[in-house]
Amino acid sequence: MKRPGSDLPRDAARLSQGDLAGLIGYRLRRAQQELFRDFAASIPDLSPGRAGLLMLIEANPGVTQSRLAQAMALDRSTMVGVLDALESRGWLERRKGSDRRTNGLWLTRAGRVTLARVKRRIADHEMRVTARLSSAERERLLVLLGKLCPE
Amino acid sequence: MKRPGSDLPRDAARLSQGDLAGLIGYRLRRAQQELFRDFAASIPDLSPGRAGLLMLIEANPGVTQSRLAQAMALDRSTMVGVLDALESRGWLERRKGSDRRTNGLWLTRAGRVTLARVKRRIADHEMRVTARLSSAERERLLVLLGKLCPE
DNA sequence: TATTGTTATACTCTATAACTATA
DNA sequence: TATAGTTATAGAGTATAACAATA
Repeated sequence: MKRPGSDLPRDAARLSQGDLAGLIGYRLRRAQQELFRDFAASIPDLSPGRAGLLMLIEANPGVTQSRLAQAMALDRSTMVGVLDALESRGWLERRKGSDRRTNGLWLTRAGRVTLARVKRRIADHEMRVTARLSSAERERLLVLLGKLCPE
Repeated sequence: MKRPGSDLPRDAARLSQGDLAGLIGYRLRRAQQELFRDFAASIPDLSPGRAGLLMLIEANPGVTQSRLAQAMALDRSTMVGVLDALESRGWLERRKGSDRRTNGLWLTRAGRVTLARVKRRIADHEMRVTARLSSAERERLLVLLGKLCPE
């Protein structure tokens, strides 16, 4: 994705932020917007959410769709299409569980290979977007964000 | 918006987070997801982005659409529909500028009244979602997020 | 009865490309 | 030529409601 507004003149005076600057919600949204753009530009294979899903399946082989949905705070109907896409790319497979209502999820060999590569790129991406933070600040930010959204 | 997965059993063991827990990008996305849900539930009139737009116009009366788009890191074509919606609700008006290519944006009386109410609700929302943070931590988080996404 | 996965459907937010009026 | 606003179109990500199979 191109950076929006990159075709606009850059000389205009800065807008006043008004009451916006002091809002955590605003800063959070803008920061996430920035990170998302950098992620998309450097890891075109996969969105942040999809990559997270693969990591979660890797860490919890055999997890069911509903449990995964719950862990990612998504509806289980949303999960179906997402998993369809990852499965059709050959990165994961569904296997019927002993409770025959459920599907267990496993990464395929190709999925593990792809994920390993993606993880290296994510590490680069993280370093790039947090370049203005010291490593102590980075740690601190992680803790504060964790407090904002427990679990 | 309902909290997704709220109809799922809550007793299952917690999933391992794997490598996810250490990623700023992941924490940021999840935190923003949480905040967005609380915002939507407590301020149904307006999305966070729309509310931010009104605040920016309030702080910069007469701003043009393109400058506003640039300040919010949105494409100017995206701005058109958003402003159409806010204008049709009677909260802002476009006035032709002296450069007749441009529209200047102003809040209407109704827009100012609505925004004042919305701002009070946003203040409540911010307090609620940052309830687990001390005021020093809240300040610190604001600074760190600002470093992540300068301007 | 309750849960899992699924389908059909719709909504929000956003972008790209091409157009027009103006500068 | 370049910029501002606009339109048509498309894509990603998400939700709700209803359904069949299974527990």
